[in-house]
Amino acid sequence: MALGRAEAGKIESGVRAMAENMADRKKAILRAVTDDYISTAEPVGSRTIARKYGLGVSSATIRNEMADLEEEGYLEQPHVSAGRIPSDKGYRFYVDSLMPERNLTGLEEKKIRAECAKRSDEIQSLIRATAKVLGELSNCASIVIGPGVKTAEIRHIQLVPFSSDSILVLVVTNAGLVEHKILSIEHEMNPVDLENMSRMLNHRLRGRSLSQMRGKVLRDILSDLDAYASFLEQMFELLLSAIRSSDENRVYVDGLMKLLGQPEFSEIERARPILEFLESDDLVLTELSGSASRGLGGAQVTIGSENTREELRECSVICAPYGIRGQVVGTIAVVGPTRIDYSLTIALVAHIAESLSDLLTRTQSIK
Amino acid sequence: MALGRAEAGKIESGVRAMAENMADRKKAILRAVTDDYISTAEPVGSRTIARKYGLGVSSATIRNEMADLEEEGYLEQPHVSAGRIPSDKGYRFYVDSLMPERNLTGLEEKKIRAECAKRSDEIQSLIRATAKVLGELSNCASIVIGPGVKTAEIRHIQLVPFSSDSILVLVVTNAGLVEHKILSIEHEMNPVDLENMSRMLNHRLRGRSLSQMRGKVLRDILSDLDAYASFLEQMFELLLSAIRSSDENRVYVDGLMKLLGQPEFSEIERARPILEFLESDDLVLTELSGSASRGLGGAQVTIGSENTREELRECSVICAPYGIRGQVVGTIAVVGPTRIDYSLTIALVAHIAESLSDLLTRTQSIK
DNA sequence: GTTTAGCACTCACAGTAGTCGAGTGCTAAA
DNA sequence: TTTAGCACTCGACTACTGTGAGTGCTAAAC
Repeated sequence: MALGRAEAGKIESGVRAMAENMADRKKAILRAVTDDYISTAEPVGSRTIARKYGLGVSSATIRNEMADLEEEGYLEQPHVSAGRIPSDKGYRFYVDSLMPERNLTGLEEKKIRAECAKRSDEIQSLIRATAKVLGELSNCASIVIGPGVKTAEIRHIQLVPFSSDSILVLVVTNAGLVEHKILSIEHEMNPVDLENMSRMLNHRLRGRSLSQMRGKVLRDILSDLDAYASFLEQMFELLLSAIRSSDENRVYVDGLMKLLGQPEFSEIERARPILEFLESDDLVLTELSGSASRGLGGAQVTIGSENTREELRECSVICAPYGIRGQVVGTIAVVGPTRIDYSLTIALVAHIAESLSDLLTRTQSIK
Repeated sequence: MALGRAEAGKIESGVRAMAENMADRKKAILRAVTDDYISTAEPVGSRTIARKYGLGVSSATIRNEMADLEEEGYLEQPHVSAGRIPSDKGYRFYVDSLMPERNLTGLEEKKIRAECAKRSDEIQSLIRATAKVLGELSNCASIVIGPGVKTAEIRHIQLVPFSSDSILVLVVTNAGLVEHKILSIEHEMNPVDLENMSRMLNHRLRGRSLSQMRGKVLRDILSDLDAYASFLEQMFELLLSAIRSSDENRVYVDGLMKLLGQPEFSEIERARPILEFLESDDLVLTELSGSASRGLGGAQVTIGSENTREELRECSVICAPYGIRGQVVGTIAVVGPTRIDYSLTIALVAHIAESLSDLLTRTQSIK
């Protein structure tokens, strides 16, 4: 199971126990090993620890402690004459208890603001820009899942004349998402009729979600506008099918190159399954959709084997939902090697999710 | 310079001369070498040619011919004891004169139709689906540049009430592209006013391009609607700036994984510059924008060193513009190793460009 | 004048052996 | 409990060698 930093307070008692009865020196060593491995990507030996992280004990002592840590499952050895690297369990403990608090530098915050602010007027651009800046700052692959239209409330619906045998149906959701769809019609409709219908539909549908748009509500509308019944039926049909497929267009991935720059993925065969996963929008969508249920605030970390998907067993995923006025509408995530800089990335993801929420709430809210 | 197959008729006289005075057997050998290398990615030796492609002569003869071809610059040798591979010049000659005619199989055509047809109601989806199917069938990276909004004609413009201090401006272009932008306003505007303004704007702007939307036309509108002058000025300002930035969102890339699967890019360091290029939307856009000027019909091939961009010197690019009612609105392209299957890819690109044009013209045209 | 057989030569590639050094575990002394 | 010392392990690197695909050249055959 994935435990987020935000949930450190309600950490499982098992984990807490581990944290408490581990000697401070052991913790320091585990922290040192993890920090070092995160920054160098090389297995770290006892002498390195003794020299670089002045713990006041000799390498032999550290060696003994490391042997213990390995036995307890926090460290592992790629081969017998190499240094140690953290295991997934080791990373988990590091994330939950050892990791240094990290705040974004002014430069980083500035970059985020700059990139996002200038695009905040159009939601697609904003989402794209977010993915880009997240990839750049994390040095890993980044994912942003845009607001979906299915569960969102309808804020506005409008029928626009398009050509003699088609009209454009425009739906604006409360997340500021604008979806549109072109609809063929059998006989021309005059603009005034369309206008009237728009008004009517607005009246009936505002505040409802698109997926609620069936059953009684729909029948009511049909009976109200029965002159157009057959047209409306067709419209709803098409609209619903469009919505079903529009989910695939919600996923934005960036920073694939950054991922390939990580030494663990320098052989392409290691990287391939992950990239394949990231290229498949619907897999990404289903994998991350779980995180939305945790509610806003704080990033969630899934380390290596904690991932259910086979392809991600060598990766860590750090994700956080974002929302509008407290309601979750999407997720942002970073995918990197398990050696990812947790401290930085968590701060980054949490901050960007938050500022995205702010931005959306500020610019998209109905007054 | 890149010469397309469609232009085979008006091929440069220099090239034509080459084609004519090259002995048939030499051509056959060059063709065999190229075909073989395209399918195996291994340098091909004289014995292989003699055995696999029954030319009725011994390997020694072929060896002599190959030495000539190398001297003339059509073949090259990775090292002295390896077989030959085609040079860029060799590929060029192959593409212009030797390549077998290739038609898509029923299966391929079916796949294209299936993938495109089910998305044809919404232009963004259609573009995405096109990029995907192109990547899949070509086994290379694919690029689709969507219709831009800058030069397109306005078909419809509509102001939609959005919130108390903002409205939504909706612009539909003749390419079926729907752009929208949310605009803050100072004081609330009543729906009837908006409707009137929409009508007015439509009347004035329909048929013009957005980039024409300045100067006299604009002044005329302002004087007609001078009660809203300050609002309109602000609106045009924002609209134009939005348009400027929306070009970046036109580029869709897919099939990166396929590219990495090609043996020439199995070392990541070879692939990196190309992937970096493909990740940068604006570079891709400027690089491919030239091809739009060649008019519809037929794919254009740029081989290795013919590419101006350094990153693409190891690649071939096959691209074709697509359009609506004969007018170019975008480009599709495939990027692969110079060893790319020209015959297949050219057929593929040409066919998809054509069917995209058809689809757009059919579904998006004003009657 | 072509074409072909024969042969010496080249060179990438794979496999083997040897060396180096980082890092360990264990033992015994402090 | 900590530390110094030491033997040991094993991946990484280097050097060397054999193999084989493929060439170029020459001389004979057509």
